[in-house]
Amino acid sequence: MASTKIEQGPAVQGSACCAPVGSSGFDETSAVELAKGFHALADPVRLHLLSMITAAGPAGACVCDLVEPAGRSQPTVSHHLKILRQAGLVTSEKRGTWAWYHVQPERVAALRAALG
Amino acid sequence: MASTKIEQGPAVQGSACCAPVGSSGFDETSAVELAKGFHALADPVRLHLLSMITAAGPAGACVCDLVEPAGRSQPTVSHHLKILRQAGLVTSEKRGTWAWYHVQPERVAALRAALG
DNA sequence: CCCATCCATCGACAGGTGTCAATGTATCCA
DNA sequence: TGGATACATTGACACCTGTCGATGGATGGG
Repeated sequence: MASTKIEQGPAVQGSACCAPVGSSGFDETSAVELAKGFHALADPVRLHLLSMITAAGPAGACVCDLVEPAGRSQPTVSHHLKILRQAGLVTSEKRGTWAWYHVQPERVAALRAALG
Repeated sequence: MASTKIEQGPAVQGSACCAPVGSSGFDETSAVELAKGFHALADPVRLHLLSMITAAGPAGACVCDLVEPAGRSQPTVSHHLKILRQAGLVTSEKRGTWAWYHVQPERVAALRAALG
């Protein structure tokens, strides 16, 4: 109700407020999806984890090598990895006793593209 | 303590776990800074607002034209704009009764670069 | 068969987040 | 001067989040 768009018509006179901003780029559902992705990146620990997993390349990174550099307890690291997994930014694979995490490059690229 | 890196040496035998992941790309303080930026993007309403402000170009967007498309109350929109402001993604300028918001492209580019 | 290791999940807790109604502040117009 | 408009701030509330210790399930070694 705030703007005078409908009642008075759009900005023609000098002191009017409104430029025809319109509905912008993307729809609501994709905004929610993007927000989930950015939310996964909205934590320094997760950024650090993702960086290490990315640096490990196609071979992937073992959780046992991520806990100590992350500077958090093992359950906390596991929690953050779960969030990265649910956001689709990484995938996990169990090999023997160990869990290996791989980055999902196209998902990261999708987020990067949303900022371009 | 988790990995067997020190006690047994790195992965030479087949069943060993550890690849030399190392300390990854960026330091702790920049990770915190990046996380703040991504946090500002981690909400559909804020993504929508940023998209509209970006679409408005150098002229900027008036708050009165953002409230109704955002689908939230005026105080809520003001709250989200404050978060975008504090993250440095937008700047605000008061012109008469109205407040105009402008996007800060280099800040957005910095976040995009962190995903490359 | 037992024990150690790796990892995920659970339970709990302090602090943060999104939302709105109500209020405050500044500006403009008549 | 008085009223209307545009935004920001406050207060309140339900919900989510990051963190850890404790526990559980699966795997592998001796």
